[in-house]
Amino acid sequence: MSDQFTLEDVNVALSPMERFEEYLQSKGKRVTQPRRILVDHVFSKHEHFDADTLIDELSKMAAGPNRVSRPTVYRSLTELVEAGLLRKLDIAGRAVYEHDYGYPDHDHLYCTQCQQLFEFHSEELAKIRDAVAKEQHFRVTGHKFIVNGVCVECQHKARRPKRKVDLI
Amino acid sequence: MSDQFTLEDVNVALSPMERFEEYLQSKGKRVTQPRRILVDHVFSKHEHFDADTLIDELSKMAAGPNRVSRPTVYRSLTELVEAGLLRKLDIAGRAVYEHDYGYPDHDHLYCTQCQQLFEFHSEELAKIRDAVAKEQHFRVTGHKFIVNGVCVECQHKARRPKRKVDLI
DNA sequence: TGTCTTATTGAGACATAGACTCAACACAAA
DNA sequence: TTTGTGTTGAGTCTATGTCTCAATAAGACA
Ligand SMILES: [Mn+2]
Ligand SMILES: [Mn+2]
Ligand SMILES: [Zn+2]
Ligand SMILES: [Zn+2]
Repeated sequence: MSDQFTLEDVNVALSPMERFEEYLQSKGKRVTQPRRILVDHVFSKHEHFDADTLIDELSKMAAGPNRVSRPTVYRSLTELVEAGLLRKLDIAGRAVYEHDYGYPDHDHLYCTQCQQLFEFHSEELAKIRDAVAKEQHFRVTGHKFIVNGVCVECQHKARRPKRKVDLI
Repeated sequence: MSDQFTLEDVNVALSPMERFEEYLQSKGKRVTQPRRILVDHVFSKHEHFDADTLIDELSKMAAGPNRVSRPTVYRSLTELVEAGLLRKLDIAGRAVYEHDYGYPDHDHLYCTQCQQLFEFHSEELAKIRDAVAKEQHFRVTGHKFIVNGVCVECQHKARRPKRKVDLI
């Protein structure tokens, strides 16, 4: 190991699977086939997803013996959040997951028309959060911030001239 | 009507029930007994509550013919949010409601130990929100901001010296 | 490499919040 | 009053997630 890296750099350099194995071992848990399949799949692409979609994708990825069951998907998602690999959001009452490990801090704009999520980062937000918390002697562990509204694209759609059929 | 009040002042002076009647009429809906009972009850005290609690309270308030059914409670809560009388929060995946009409804007600190909500207001928060939205040409209709952590009281509880039984 | 302990798994039942269906009912306009 | 239609409550249904438990498979150790 070169001494030009700090311990933190090394930790970030771990793959999600390696990082998860570290977590599992620290908890006396086992590195199993279903957990490996699931983590590989989840970290094969960066996007927001829900449990149901993941269950579908995994079940059509491998039928029979190598498939990952519904309970295992739910159990693993919880573990991955605990391990700090995934972040769980609540969008309009639904649970949505996304990469946390190795992905920059951010919050979301949620378009209530097309249901798309748009990411942004604000240093000031955390400052306000911490200032308010300090005032109330509240120890912060995190936050959920979602801005609701209508995205550019959907605004343009709405502005289109109405067709005859719409005017009846 | 004295001319020292603006139209807005007059609107705010409407009782929640009056405001709701206005909304119902504007939508061609009817002012019914169940809706009246529910609104009266909800606005009899200011607190955060969920659908289930409301269903319980209403059912033990009046049994038999004057009781409000579960579907009607859910339907009315949705209407009251639409009418701008109530605000719906998502706390740890659960739907929580609170007064919006006539109550000052605020956001929440959520203690993950005792599940209590603490209110605060920040002008700057809205500014950041609007600045970010403007950058992405996003039309804001609202936001959800919840700061998670541990309240003062629960911090003190945790700091108590451990009892013998805890050290075994 | 085989043995053994124990965490994990998948099938399927269960739980919970909330939405839907529909016939009886009650507003409110005429 | 009468009448048209929005509303209601009982019951059913759906979505999302959890629990139970017998069979299985990690992985520690010999
Ligand atoms: Mn994101
Ligand atoms: Mn509040
Ligand atoms: Zn959109
Ligand atoms: Zn607390």
